[in-house]
Amino acid sequence: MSKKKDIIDAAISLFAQNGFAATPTTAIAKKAGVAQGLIFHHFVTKDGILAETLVQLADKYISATAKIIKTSDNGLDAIIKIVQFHFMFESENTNELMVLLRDVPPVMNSHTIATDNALYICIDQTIEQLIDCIKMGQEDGSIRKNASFESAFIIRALLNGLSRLHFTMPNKPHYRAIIFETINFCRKNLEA
Amino acid sequence: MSKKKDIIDAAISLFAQNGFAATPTTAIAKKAGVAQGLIFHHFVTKDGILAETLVQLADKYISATAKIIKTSDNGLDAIIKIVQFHFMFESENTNELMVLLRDVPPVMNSHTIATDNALYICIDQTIEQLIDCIKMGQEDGSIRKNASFESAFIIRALLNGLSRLHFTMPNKPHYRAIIFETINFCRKNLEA
Amino acid sequence: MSKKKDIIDAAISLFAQNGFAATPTTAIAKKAGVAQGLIFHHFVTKDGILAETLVQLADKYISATAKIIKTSDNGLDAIIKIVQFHFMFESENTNELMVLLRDVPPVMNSHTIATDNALYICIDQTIEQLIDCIKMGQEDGSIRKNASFESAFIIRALLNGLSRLHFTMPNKPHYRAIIFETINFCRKNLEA
Amino acid sequence: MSKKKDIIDAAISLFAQNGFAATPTTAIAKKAGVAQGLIFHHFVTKDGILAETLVQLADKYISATAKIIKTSDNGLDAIIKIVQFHFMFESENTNELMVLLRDVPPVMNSHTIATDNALYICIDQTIEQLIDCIKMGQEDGSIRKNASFESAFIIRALLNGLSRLHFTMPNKPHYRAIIFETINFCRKNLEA
DNA sequence: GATGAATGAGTATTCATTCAT
DNA sequence: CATGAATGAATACTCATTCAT
Repeated sequence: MSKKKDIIDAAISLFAQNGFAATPTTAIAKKAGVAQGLIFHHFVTKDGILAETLVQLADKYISATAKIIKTSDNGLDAIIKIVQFHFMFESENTNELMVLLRDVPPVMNSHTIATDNALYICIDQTIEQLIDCIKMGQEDGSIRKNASFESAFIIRALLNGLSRLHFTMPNKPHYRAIIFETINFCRKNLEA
Repeated sequence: MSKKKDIIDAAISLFAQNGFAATPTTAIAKKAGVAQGLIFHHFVTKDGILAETLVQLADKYISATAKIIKTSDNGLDAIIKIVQFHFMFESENTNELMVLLRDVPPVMNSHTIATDNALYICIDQTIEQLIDCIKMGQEDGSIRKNASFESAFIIRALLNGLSRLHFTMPNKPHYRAIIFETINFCRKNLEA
Repeated sequence: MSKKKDIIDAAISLFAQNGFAATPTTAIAKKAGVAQGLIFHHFVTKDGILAETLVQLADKYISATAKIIKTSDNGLDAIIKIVQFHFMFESENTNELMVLLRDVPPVMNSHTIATDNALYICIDQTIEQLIDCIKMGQEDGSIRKNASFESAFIIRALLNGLSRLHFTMPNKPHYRAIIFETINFCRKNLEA
Repeated sequence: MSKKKDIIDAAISLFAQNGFAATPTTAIAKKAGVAQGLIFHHFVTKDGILAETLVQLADKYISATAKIIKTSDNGLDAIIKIVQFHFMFESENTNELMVLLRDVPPVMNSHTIATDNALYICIDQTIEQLIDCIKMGQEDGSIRKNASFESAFIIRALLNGLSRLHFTMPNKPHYRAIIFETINFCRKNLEA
């Protein structure tokens, strides 16, 4: 199990640095200190490495946010905590998330059905979760009645877009201020 | 000039469908109905096709938004018009924008200096433009005084994120409603 | 001993279907329901599986024809019984014979000395046996005096060629009629 | 066109020596004095080399035998001339025929549909031609009335089997005598 | 401008075989 | 006897790029 882990670690780090397409499996094997053949013994294809890692990553994200929702005081509180969690998750899984947002293409095509499907379902789920939060908030009075479910889509797009832009210009913005503003942004738009 | 145009059209359409890395120049030549060699006669490298198209695209975007800013009544008005323009631009340049948001990697690395630099400067510029709008708005009273410049970063991230998510799930959301909500979103956060 | 048998059965069936070269040992192990390593524990090399099976097969064939010769009334009778036996053998060992006729290359080369030598000796022996029959027949008066020993070569070629063609077009010819004709063919050419 | 020819020549000679599976495309390129990529530029796959060569070979064979049939005095004469032609063809196309009889597997499988189909149709055609000859001979009185069409299948099997056995033991038999005997063989079985 | 043959480095993947357990 | 992780050499095929015509 240890060598399989080594391969994943090496792969993610290289994918994050150079991109999936520009990372040969030889480089992964070398960095992981294993024979190239072992990669295919464990993952069958190069895509397989991505698949396994990213699906795990997505599961981690979703189960965490699901937990947040359960333990939050009300709908608005849940959304704000999810936003905060997103930034924490980004800082703790920078490489993995960079790979996810860069290398999983935004349009599904034939080759990559298995992996992508799993991931797209995850994205769907994160949106569904936000919709649930809005419903909750409208029932418990923390979110205003006329807040639309499209807000869920908007918040998801905002979080993804921010992470992507952050990778693009890592040292540009005062990221702490941005986190703060993002929360304000959500609150102003949803608060009852 | 006609054949060069054919190449660009074929390339963009294939890049949008399958991604830049997964599109061989043979496929482009075939779809464009020209010999493979002609591509390199016109663009020198494969990257050259991307570069030429996307830099043009970015220029078109920025000069349009610059014009909007000049002709707007006030800062808030400018921002809202820019947002509206973004969605119109997206629908009129779907393929090109898909390529831009998918294939221009969010982190610069050695290979892609020339192209990317130009494009990153563009992204910077769009953010600068939004910052200018906020300043304007604060002076002309349309935007509240304590609105931070980070809002510019947030709006940019939101627009990019929305377009990317839209490509991912093209038939999912009521996109008209989302456009409407997005404008509200901006207005609520900036309005004086 | 049971697992070794499972491996041989799986291998022969796969070799017959897809050819020796196109059958990986992983596939054999999977079909046999054993670990890949066990194959090499029992047979040392992949060739070893072929060798063991086919040498057994050839021995079975030759000892059977040798017995036929001993118990036949005369030389011509022996040849006709050998021909009949060949077709019976073919129907009872279809897969094995298909492998023999497909995958044992008709020209010896360095790699395959051990296996092939054994098999080529077998082919030689079957020809020698037919020559013996012709000699016998000429002595006992069942075969005409001027029948040449080349007939032995021809009969061997015919039997091999028929089996190979039969595999190629399994449902094409009225094979019963062909068996009948083949016997006639031999009889007409040898009969005193 | 010259380099394409070089590739075919190199390939056939290596296939004949070592077999299709044991001949890497690098070796072909080296022997042909071209870049490896050129092979795939011209033939798309390694199989493609076989396909193109062997289909040409089969066409050559069939059109020659078709011509023989047209210009023969009668049915029996045609068959005997076809048999003679086969041996001449074998000696002039030893390498190619060795590849055909060794490397085109006797059972069709999924991978090789295109090539094989074309070749199996050719084998069919050679049998059909022999059947036509038998019909002709029965009409013109050169072949006996009760000669069955299965004889065509038998003659085809015999010729293929002889060539294959000849490759296996090239210096063994007195091949001239065998040719002579084979013709006798056919004559005795068909003659009116 | 236009063609397409030719190049050659790069790369995912296969697979027989070994070996520690 | 039995497993399956691990190896590493081999190999078909891809593809951007060059260049003679």
